[in-house]
Amino acid sequence: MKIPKNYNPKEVEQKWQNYWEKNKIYKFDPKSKKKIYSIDTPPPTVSGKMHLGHSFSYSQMDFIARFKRMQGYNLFYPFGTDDNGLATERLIEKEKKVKAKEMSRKDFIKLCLTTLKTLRKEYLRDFKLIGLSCDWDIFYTTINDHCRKISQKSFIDLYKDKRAYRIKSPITICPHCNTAIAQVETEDKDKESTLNYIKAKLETGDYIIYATTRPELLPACVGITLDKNGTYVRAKKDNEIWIISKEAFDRFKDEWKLVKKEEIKGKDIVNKIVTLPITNAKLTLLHDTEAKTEYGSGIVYWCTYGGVECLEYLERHPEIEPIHIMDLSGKHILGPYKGLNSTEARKKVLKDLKDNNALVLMEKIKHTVNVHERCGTDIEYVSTEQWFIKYLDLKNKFLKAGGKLNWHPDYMKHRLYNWIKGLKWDWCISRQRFFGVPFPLWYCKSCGEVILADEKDLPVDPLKNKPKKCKCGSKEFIPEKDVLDTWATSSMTPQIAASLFPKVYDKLYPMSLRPQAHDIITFWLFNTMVKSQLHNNINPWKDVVISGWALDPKGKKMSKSKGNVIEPQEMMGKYSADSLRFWAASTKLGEDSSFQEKELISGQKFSTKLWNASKFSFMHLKEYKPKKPKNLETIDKWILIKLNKIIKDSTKSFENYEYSKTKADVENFFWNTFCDHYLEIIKDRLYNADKRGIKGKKSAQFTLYHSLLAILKLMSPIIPHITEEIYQLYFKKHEKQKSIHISEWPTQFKIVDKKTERIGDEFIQILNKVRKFKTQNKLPLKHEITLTIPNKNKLKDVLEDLKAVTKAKEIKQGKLNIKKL
RNA sequence: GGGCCCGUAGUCUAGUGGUUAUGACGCCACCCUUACAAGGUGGAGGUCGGGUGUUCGAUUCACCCUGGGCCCACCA
Repeated sequence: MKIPKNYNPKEVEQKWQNYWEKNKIYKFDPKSKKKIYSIDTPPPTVSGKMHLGHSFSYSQMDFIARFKRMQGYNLFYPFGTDDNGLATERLIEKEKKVKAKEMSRKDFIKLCLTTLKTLRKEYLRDFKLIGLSCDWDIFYTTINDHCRKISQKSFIDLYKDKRAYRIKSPITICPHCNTAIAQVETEDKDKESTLNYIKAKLETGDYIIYATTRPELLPACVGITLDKNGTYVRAKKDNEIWIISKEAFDRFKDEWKLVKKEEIKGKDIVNKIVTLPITNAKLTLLHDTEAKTEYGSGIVYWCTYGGVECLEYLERHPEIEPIHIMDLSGKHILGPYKGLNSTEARKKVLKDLKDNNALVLMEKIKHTVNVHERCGTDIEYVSTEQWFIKYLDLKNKFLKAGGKLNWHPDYMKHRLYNWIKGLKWDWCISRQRFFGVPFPLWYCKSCGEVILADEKDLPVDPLKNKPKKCKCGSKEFIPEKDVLDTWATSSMTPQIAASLFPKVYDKLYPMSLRPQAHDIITFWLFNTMVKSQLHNNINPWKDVVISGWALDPKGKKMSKSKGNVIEPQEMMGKYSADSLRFWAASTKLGEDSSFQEKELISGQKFSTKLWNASKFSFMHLKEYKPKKPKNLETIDKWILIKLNKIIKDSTKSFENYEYSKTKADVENFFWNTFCDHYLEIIKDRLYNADKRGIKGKKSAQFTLYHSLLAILKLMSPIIPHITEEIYQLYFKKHEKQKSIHISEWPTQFKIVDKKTERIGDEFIQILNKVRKFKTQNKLPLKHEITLTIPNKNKLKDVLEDLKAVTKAKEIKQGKLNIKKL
């Protein structure tokens, strides 16, 4: 077989990707008796293009998959896409330049489904390009019938278990997207705002001053509080008496021209009636534990709902009735600002307050607000009917379950613990959106009962389908229009994938491994664990491996808005998929990596070196017969001993999911020990068999064959394309497997000679000294010398090799000495 | 404010309670050696973020400080 002079990754990578897919190299065999290793592959959200972070973490998971497959496992390695929910709606709106709100639900869903068909295909191609060894026939999308059915069944089971419940409750909503959103869908944004100091009249005739960033919620004010043990000041301002905390007085006395009349305690004015400006609503001034004298004016007002703190206030004072002022669109539904949203109402209320002489000061502040991560809109808290999964009572159970997972790296478990401990709300699973899995239920029009879909009819769409009748006899129903939160479905990927093979379901679930990146521990990992625990009382997987993030060259998160996005497609085009994977393998599991384009050169160079070393090897293996010679030369045994160590260490590293260690060890062994030393040593025996004897050549050939094959196999999980190409070019005709990726993982050679390693090591030391001597004397490495060595007798079996590789005319016994000729 | 992770040469990175701190890119010098100049050999480059402590000995362990990242909470 003629081997091309240069390696062409573009052609070769495509060729083998096609071959693997066509020959179903990575096919899961449900009938096989081999032990199953199952991977709960993350279904990426279809978002147009695979990004660099994907190629980073999916490569890392693929290293493990390929290793396990070669170890002899029957690999269950599916691939799915997550393509419903808000993210998908946004994508379709952008791609098709439409607005979901302005279309009929039916048309929008239809558009989503048809558009996704094309997008999904293009998106999947990206993942195939990096050489993922998934069984692409095991495929699901979280919006298909199979997933809808499982998701709806899950809901029905949880409802029957009294875990799913519907309640009118304050929930975070996005006024822009018109939907409820979960805790995890929000992010922080630093904004400039004003802390507004507002005057309200007390029944005594004095005025209290309260401070707020949400003045527009005045019509929804449900409490004004202070600290009963705090010190406040009655101060004269023109003809009025103002009451603020002592700290506030000290801060503002000059600016506001206040004259202190007396100091009082908060309790002196508790229970007095306050009249609010504009609305003239009357409230009782109360004590509250959260009112602190040092912030603002020391007097707090609470609304429905200014934020979490207002929710908590109402929890502390259950006797107070909330005033629901907003609907899902974020607009006021009552009061003087009816029809306006928060921004509009705020502008207007501030003007009105000013006109009423009630606005004392607008203090500029910077504060952090919660915004919807998908659109950047400030979130609001609104009370609406939503479906929840009850789980706050199970925090301890989840903590225990989390601890039972084998975390790699171990410390990542703290992120889950931290999250569980901080949970405050049950899981809100309803979304007022369109493209998602529908709730499988209706409400009876006459008695209001919840009517669940029949399990045998799943999946259902309550807007299209109808139940037979209600228990009360009524045949009129109101369908639930809401859809399930996308995580309610994607949290079932282990069950979704496993149930594609019902006969071996029990062997697939719980899965062996969940690989994912660290940013979604708190939702995807946590939610999946929750579902598995709620339904089956078990963990969904045994092991968890957590990948880091690919960051930009400066170590910052990549984002379109920052313009620092690096496209993996471009990098693969410029270098190769193997180079990109080689880079992904150079970072420890869990560690973030800032991407430096020059690092792809390392992978490229490694490929070139591997190619050239193979080219050399095959030149000398033309007439090779796979038969072990009776006696191996000492140096050949030496390299096999070194190889054994690498095989042992690599296997162990891989078993601990430390692929980066395997990669580094093999890389070093190959380049240094194998190429720079071993290949140079055996050249003479291979080229000059007439002088050195055929036995020496056969020994070298045998060793060369097996060590190169082992190196290829050890590296094949990391760089699958070039290793396959080299395997196919030569090794395949001697080996039984039609792909290196389903060949056996290398095992150690049986070599018992203990002295050999020391002899070889001493040999290398002498060789290094000779090379140094030649370089320092500016001689070419082939320059001939006379060599004197201290242990000539010990090295008697390798003297011919030593002579050849050092170009020594003669080797003498004595103190180490090198002389040029 | 809380949790977790990280800080090692110009850049990226390995690593360990103990001789001279690993490798790669880049840099310098030499070598066209029958696989490979996209190579080989040799070299320069580091107060292992700063401080304190534990120890015979700390880059490694503990504490504090500082810078960065991610997650969470958050001030009316």
